[in-house]
Amino acid sequence: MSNDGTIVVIVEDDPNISDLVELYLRRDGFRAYQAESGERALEVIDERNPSLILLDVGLPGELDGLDVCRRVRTKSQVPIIFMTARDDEIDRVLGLELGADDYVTKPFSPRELVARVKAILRRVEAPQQESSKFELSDHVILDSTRREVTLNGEPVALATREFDLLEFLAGNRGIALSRRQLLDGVWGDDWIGDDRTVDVHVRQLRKKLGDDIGLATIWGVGYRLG
Amino acid sequence: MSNDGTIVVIVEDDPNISDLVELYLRRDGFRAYQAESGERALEVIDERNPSLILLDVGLPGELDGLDVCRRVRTKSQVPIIFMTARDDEIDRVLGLELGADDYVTKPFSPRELVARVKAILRRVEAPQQESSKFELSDHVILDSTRREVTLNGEPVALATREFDLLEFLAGNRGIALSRRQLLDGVWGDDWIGDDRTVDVHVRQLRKKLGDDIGLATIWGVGYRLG
DNA sequence: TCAGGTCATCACGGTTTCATCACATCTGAG
DNA sequence: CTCAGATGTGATGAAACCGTGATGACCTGA
Repeated sequence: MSNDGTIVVIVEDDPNISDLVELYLRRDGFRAYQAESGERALEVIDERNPSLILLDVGLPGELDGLDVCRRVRTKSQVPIIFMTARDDEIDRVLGLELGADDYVTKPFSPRELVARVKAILRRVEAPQQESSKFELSDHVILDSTRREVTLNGEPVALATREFDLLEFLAGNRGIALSRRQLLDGVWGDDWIGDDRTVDVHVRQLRKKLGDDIGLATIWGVGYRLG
Repeated sequence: MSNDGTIVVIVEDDPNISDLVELYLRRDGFRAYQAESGERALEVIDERNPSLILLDVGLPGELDGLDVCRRVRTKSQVPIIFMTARDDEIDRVLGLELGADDYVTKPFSPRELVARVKAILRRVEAPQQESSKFELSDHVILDSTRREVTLNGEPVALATREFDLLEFLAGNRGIALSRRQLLDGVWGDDWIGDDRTVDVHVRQLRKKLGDDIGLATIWGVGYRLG
């Protein structure tokens, strides 16, 4: 399995622990980022849009781990693994019912933690992309809830159809879609019209966002993103 | 969440433990079945076709938990949660790499176990997209959904007919197909044309992908992949 | 009403595909 | 070994397909 580029955020106030965990994650090809407090965690998570979060329950300050979990859960279904020092069961089950996907109790071994991370990600890898943000390339980010596409951080003016088309493609990333499928998904099943219409909008997207978004033409079939 | 009818098999030789777990699972609406040995486990799993398996590592008899896991994995991707008494880490990681999805260490609380079961099932419920990948050789992989063939990781530019032909052959791997069968499957039953057309496309495939994909000529008949 | 933007459609031209042909090479039965 | 039939291979012209600029209908807000 290749973890290259998979982003993990570590929320932990003890730098000894977080540094160690980061080291092991990076050794396995993950991109890991630290946050030392609950407040900082929310910022980093928003910024990095990680595929998984490692979350210390006993954070100092206003927001503890459970608070962070709740806040994150309002916006996304990203997997969360709790790290806890207190061994009582209430915390564990509570954590799980809160939407945590696993937990480890301190002291834990970094190797075990990494194994857990992989196990969870293996499950999640299904196209469950619930997060509203899609990284289409290094430069292009699509935000469904904001209904905005940014190129190098700058918002790009996309027409309604253009955005809908890109969003649909992003939601089916890696899947070759026929013009008919795209029309059904974006224009609606009952749409009657020329298949070639898709082409024109694809062209606009490529023109506005550049060719590096990876919107490939599948000859004789349709298009595929990613 | 409704667990009604979700089937769980408990593989555990200690009836005290398995009865307790079964009780808690049934309280939560699961349908739970027990197996007291590795041999029996395989029978019950085959019979009940569970959505999840709870598996004791330290089973007595010929087949221990790890053996059962391996055997099950040859046939299905059903989630497995290991129950283990030995607390050493090796077992844990080993278990995870074997394809286990989680584990608990004895003694565990039934409530915790049920919470884990739910957490795993929540993950699995996601509409698991079929991988649709064919490994044609060590170097060549065909991905149907992406409609892409990679040679040593690099995508190969295949024309529509070439891809369709290869996909059809891959879907009938190990079967010698006549030119007529290939034309019916790829070009369509109603296609009228020269049988030799197949030859030219086979040639293109061999040219682009190398001879090691194992696309054999069956003299006087047609072709066979693998 | 008008200006500006959106959007489906059209037509043209370049590119890719692909069935077929002709010839070379191979296979295996006798 | 010979030879007839089967398969491999390069070339080719036509058809299919896609990218692109233009056009006019339509909508919206000033």
